[in-house]
Amino acid sequence: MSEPHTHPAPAHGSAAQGSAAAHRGAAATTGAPTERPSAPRTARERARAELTEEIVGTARRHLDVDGAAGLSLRAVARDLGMVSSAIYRYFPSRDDLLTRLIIDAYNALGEAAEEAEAEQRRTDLRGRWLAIAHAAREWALANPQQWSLIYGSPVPGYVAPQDTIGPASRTTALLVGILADLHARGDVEQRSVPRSVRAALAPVRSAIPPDVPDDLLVRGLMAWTELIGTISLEINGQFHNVIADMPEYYDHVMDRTAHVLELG
Amino acid sequence: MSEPHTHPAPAHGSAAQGSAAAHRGAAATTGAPTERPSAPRTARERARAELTEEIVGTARRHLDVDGAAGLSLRAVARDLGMVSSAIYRYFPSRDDLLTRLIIDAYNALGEAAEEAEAEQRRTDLRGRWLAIAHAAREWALANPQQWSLIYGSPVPGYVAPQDTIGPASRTTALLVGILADLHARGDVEQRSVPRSVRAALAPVRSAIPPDVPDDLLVRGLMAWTELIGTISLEINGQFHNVIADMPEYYDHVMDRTAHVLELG
DNA sequence: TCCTGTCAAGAGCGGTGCTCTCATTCATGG
DNA sequence: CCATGAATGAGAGCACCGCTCTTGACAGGA
Repeated sequence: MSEPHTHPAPAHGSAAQGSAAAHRGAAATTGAPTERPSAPRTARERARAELTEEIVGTARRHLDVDGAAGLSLRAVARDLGMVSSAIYRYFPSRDDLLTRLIIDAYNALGEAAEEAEAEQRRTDLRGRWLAIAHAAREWALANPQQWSLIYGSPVPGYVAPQDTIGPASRTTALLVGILADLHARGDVEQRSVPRSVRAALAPVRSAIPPDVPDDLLVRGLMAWTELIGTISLEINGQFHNVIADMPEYYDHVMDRTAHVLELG
Repeated sequence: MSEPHTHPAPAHGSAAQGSAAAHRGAAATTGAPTERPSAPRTARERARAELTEEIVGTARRHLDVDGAAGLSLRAVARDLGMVSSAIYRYFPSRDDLLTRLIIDAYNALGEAAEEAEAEQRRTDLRGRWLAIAHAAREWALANPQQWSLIYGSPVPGYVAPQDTIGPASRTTALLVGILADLHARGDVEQRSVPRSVRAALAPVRSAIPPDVPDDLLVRGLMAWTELIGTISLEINGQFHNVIADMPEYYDHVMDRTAHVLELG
């Protein structure tokens, strides 16, 4: 028997299905209305949408506990009272489920950063940067496995599809906004950048306001790297026996980074 | 004959065993003399030491191809012409084999950095820093999976034993040396550091020369984070469609970092 | 020569992702 | 209103995985 965890009682597939359906229905009443552009019309389509969300939710719960490598379709199916092969009706493969989780993680981080940044005065560039930095670290500490999913070593054998690049750039777009405002303010000291480096920046150039100077762009990339690196090293435990009070250290580092960016 | 492989099994088994034994012997002749404190006396002990090294070598080859999560004891055993359970005579578990690979990776990176740094004039602090930075990136690009093993997201369920902290600090010790020399030179501008941050640095304080000032220590940590972060983001593919010429960008960033460290 | 400890092999357990078949359920078109 | 075809879940099965336990062959020391 390949599914040893299903009902030992005879001929109760329908009963198990019933209880699973009931649970599904209960979750549906509390579930948020899905903001799909076209609302599902038939009951079948509604059930499908709900079950899909439930699979994702259960998978995310497993991810948070066991990490990406420990995410098991069978375990998710077991939690939902169904059989592993049924999951494949909703996600063609484990990787597709993972893709969905990655997109959700990017969006959750992006949303947290956006909300924190929106609370700052537009003219307070330093405040906006520190708000993003704070929000990122707090989200990462609250969801370390999801952080590792998007900024940690990639899952072996998994290749990120194009769908992820949109949500992925949501957070960095905030930083680009700060850089643009900073440049618009006009009082930024500029160092020249070698032509070879300028050429190396060509891809990112095409994605940001063209008047942001090279030197500022490099400093922004370095600041972003420092942010990602500090959070990742903390989450990976590399600061054990190095830094006692990470919040203090992180605040200080991000403050210095703001200074390097000449955010005031 | 010292080979315990005279198995009266079907032809394919003994054939595979024979080739494996031959390969083992060849590896022994080219293998470096193990710097074990007590050389293996009996043939049995010698065979055990050689087979252990061969397991590690095969495992590292698999690691380089498939990543840590894809490292399979069964596949390693298959390559060596033995059965999976036999591996457990040499490593109590997969995690212990992984620990060995982690230690080796730290040592390999440390050695590469040490050699590169040793080639620089002692007074050329900037050159020493850039040499380390270069060696680290080159080693990482040549051994991306091993880099991810030590600086990427930790393998889930795996807890690093104490044996790893020694080799892990090998590379950072070089950086600490530069900071100490820089401070000894005396012409470093110092910003004050808040007392709370000073307290946060207590653990690392106890591991470095006591006269290195707090501000310099923070800058060193930030520089190290920038290095790890830049390399990791590159290896994880996060600079795709962002930076076209990574060597140019990396050189520039490390140069700016050297400037922040006031290495000249 | 016998004894003892080491070794590889093999079977087996519980787990994984994934595929295929089959029966059922359900929306819909005639 | 009912038949048809698509959607769906269950179940069996394949080839893997880490790990455990037992068994028989072997080497080295007494």
